[in-house]
Amino acid sequence: MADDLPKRCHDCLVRDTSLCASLCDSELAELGKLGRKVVVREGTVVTSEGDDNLLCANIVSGAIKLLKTTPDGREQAVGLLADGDFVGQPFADSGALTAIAIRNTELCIYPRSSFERAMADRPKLERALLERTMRSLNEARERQLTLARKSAKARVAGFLLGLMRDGNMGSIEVPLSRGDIGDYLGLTIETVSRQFTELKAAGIIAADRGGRTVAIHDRAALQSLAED
Amino acid sequence: MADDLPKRCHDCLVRDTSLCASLCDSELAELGKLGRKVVVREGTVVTSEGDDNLLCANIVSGAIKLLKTTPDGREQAVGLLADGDFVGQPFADSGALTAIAIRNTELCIYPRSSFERAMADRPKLERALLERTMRSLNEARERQLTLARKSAKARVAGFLLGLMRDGNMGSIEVPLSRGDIGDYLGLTIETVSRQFTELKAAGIIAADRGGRTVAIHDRAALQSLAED
DNA sequence: CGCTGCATTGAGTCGTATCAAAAATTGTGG
DNA sequence: CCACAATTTTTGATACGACTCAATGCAGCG
Repeated sequence: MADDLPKRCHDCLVRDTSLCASLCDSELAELGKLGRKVVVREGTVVTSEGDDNLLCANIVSGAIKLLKTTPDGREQAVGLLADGDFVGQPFADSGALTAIAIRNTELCIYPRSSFERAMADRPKLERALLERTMRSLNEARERQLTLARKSAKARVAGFLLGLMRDGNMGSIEVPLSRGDIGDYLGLTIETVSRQFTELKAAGIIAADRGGRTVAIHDRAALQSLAED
Repeated sequence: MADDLPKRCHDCLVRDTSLCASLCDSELAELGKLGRKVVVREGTVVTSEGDDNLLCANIVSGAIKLLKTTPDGREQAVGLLADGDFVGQPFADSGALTAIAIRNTELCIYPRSSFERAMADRPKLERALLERTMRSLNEARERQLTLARKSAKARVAGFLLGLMRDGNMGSIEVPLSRGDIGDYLGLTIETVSRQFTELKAAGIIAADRGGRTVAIHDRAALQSLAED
């Protein structure tokens, strides 16, 4: 381990899952000097659609939703980010989104200009960002299919299955309000709620605490519902 | 100009708009050796969802639609590509899509492995791909908003405006069938047709030749419709 | 001329949005 | 710990937009 590796990097929870995983300790030491840790409270608007697309940060812990807004004010979440994900678009000149923390979130923020320089010097870093960007693109395309073609029930079922991939166990914490889920799935609060109710009635899930804790009873049924 | 620059590169229509624009002549000479031109007929399936994600190519002329398919067979176009665009995802291991030529199309195809090697050697090429990928991501997110929240009329209006950006003039050729437009906008053929009819009735556009040639009479009206 | 494929038009249905109200949950101050 | 306010979720009634199914119109072509 490099002597000058900042402590916050060495102990970092996402040392091996974030973009930083592409760097060895000595490279990380240099990048580490550029970044600073920032903690934002749930609900904080981290950056906004009108802004200059300057944000570059790793999410150390927490979660962030990316939003687009129609001229008349309706919102659509176009992505959800969690631990280890990168926020921002170095080298892009447009396409800024609104980013809002949906939990208390710890960010490791870099000034865009110095982050761009760091990438130019370190091909592995740039490669890692390219691969991440492609994954995001594939997710965004998958979501086009969902938003354009799938029924409300299929969207909710797919959403729950997506949560199980990480949170896991038969029981999962839903980290979003009904409203946030609606934004993400392109549905209204009421429709999301009704789908939860119907899934409960069918014995496929059980829920309590205002529907924030969900137990999956019949995963196979969810799978098949998610396809319609 | 480098002596060994292949003629097909020097004369290439997209020398300055494709990924190749990031390369100088001597670099292009090397990359050029790896590629080969292929002409495919309209309707050709260039690559398919099940395949191995090996395709890497520049579109020299023509147009390609990228499709995803639901388990029960419905299609959703997740992107349209035109002259100068790049098809494929070097360094990505999943996320393959179906790509179908919607006109006779000329491709400059590279083997994925050698294209990856070329990118590793040439930072400018990799940077150019990163920037393109980010643009695609931004488009995909914009489309999420459209598909999730906008009315049929707004989608069709927005689609026509998008065509004007490139094809231009008051009059534009619609390069897609009603069915293809429906796939792209997440609508049925009938709904697309009805929207065209209503736009004609309102005097905002005029169309003939089975609706394949469209004249925009009131661009401002289209703009405002595209926002609902 | 009669195919064949695509676009248009029409009638009816279904799913989700909308509007409105009740119920459950969370948070706050006494 | 309880009472009360604020927020979120659930439930209900209704409306509307897009889909579905079906028929007709129109062009290109053998």
